[in-house]
Amino acid sequence: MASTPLFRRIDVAPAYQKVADAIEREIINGRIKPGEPIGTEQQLVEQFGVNRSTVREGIRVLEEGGLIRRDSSRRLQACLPRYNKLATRLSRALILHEVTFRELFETSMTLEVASVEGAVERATNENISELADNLARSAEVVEKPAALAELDAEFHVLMAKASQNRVLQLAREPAAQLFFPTTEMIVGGVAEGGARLVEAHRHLLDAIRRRDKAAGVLWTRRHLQDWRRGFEKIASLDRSVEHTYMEHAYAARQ
Amino acid sequence: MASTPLFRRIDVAPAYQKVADAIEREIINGRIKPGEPIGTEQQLVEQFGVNRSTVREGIRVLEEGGLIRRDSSRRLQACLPRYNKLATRLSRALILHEVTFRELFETSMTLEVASVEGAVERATNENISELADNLARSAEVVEKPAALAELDAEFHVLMAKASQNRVLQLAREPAAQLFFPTTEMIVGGVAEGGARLVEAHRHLLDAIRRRDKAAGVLWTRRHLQDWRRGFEKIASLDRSVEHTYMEHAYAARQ
DNA sequence: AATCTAGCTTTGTCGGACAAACCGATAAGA
DNA sequence: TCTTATCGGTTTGTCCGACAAAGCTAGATT
Repeated sequence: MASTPLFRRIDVAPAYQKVADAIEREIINGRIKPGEPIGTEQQLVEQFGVNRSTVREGIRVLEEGGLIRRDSSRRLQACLPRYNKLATRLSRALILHEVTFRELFETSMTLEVASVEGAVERATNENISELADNLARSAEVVEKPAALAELDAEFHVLMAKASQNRVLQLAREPAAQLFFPTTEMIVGGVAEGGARLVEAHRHLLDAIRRRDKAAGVLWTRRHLQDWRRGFEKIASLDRSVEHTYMEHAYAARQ
Repeated sequence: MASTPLFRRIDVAPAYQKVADAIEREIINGRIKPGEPIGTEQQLVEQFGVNRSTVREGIRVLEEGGLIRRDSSRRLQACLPRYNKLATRLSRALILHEVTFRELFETSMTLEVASVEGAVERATNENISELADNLARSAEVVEKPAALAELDAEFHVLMAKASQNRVLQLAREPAAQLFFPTTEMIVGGVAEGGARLVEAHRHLLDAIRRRDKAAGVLWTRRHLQDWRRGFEKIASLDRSVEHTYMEHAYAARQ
């Protein structure tokens, strides 16, 4: 057993980290609200009593974490971390861990089903009209794999949004970012692929309109199974989401 | 339609960002493998032809992103981003977006069910013995809410691990980090709360052993419904995961 | 051979400097 | 009068040089 400690553990965190932590605390605690300015670098230098280089290193940490950003004039302000940016990091992590498409597929199935269930229960009229708008645009590009794939990804984002569950929105994002870019390859490689995709979306939207959960789940399953069948024609589910594919998705995002 | 551009979009990214991007590319592409050294700051200064301050800012970006870390002697090396670290960031984002416990509960229900289904299908003997070990330790501290809550969180992490699905492991982590800290409050506030929790874990482990998916799902549902009932005794599901709670969870993690 | 010590390296921090971009306000032009 | 040009004053991005502390290395000592 440890004897009662005589001294507190002394803090050896480097200064830039302390700067970052201090600012982070203020934002997390709500003392600095999203959108409010943090102050100039010079002001931070004076407040913390450290060098500007040190302040700048701390700022980089927070900037990368999405807690602060620079507005149009490059001044610092607090902000709400965007799911999307963080999800990109996570997707990258998944790549490096060499996850397989099977893992991606299984998890996406779970999350998309949950997503549609939520949407059926709680979609607002605005959500529905966004989905309808997406569907209309999809129907127009049914023969263009690249455009259709992009709209497909958007459709599923909109459905997650319609679920009114932000935790779910966040949870599905990393997998979706890796999952949906393959849609283009699949739609392009399967006869009637585009038509089947739009058809599935149409039934999904219909299910949401009619508040028919069973139909929503059914068509989500079919939709993803279609993806899976298409995918297995061009690659193995058990291959890892490779670096090569990563480069592809990566270049497209830039 | 846009006319064919005469000039390429000129690159205005600041130097530290380019440094970060360049190193990131090497890691993502696998030219630098996790564990391999990046080189000293001085070497990077020479290679990139920029000042050390600039290099250091770039390094901070990557460090925060989890792509590089400093080993025991503070030398830079590439590394696999830890889910846990990234998930912490996501949890923080969820807090700032003021998500409610209802959203957290709903999503966790989905993910934990998926998790147990995977575990029933694919748990290895090692997974099972880890779970058994956790269960044994839990039984010993059934009357100590803090210790039991920690073991509960670990149990669910182990179950996700047993699912052999790393995407799922990652997806459930952010919600779990916010969800499970409340267990302590709940177990402490409900008579027989600890006993019910251990009982549920026992049935879950048993279901995994017998490869009985229905039982696994059933007991996961019961387990989480227990949490929900306990939670509703002390707070409303529709209140946001507040800053005050955040501070609590935050302080405990440090 | 094991240990100690001195020197070299590397990181974390500091101070100061300067060009470029940005802001605000004033002056010049239609 | 409304727009445009100009001109300081700020602020950021980058650079240079410096130094203490901690780690590493290799020779010196026991």
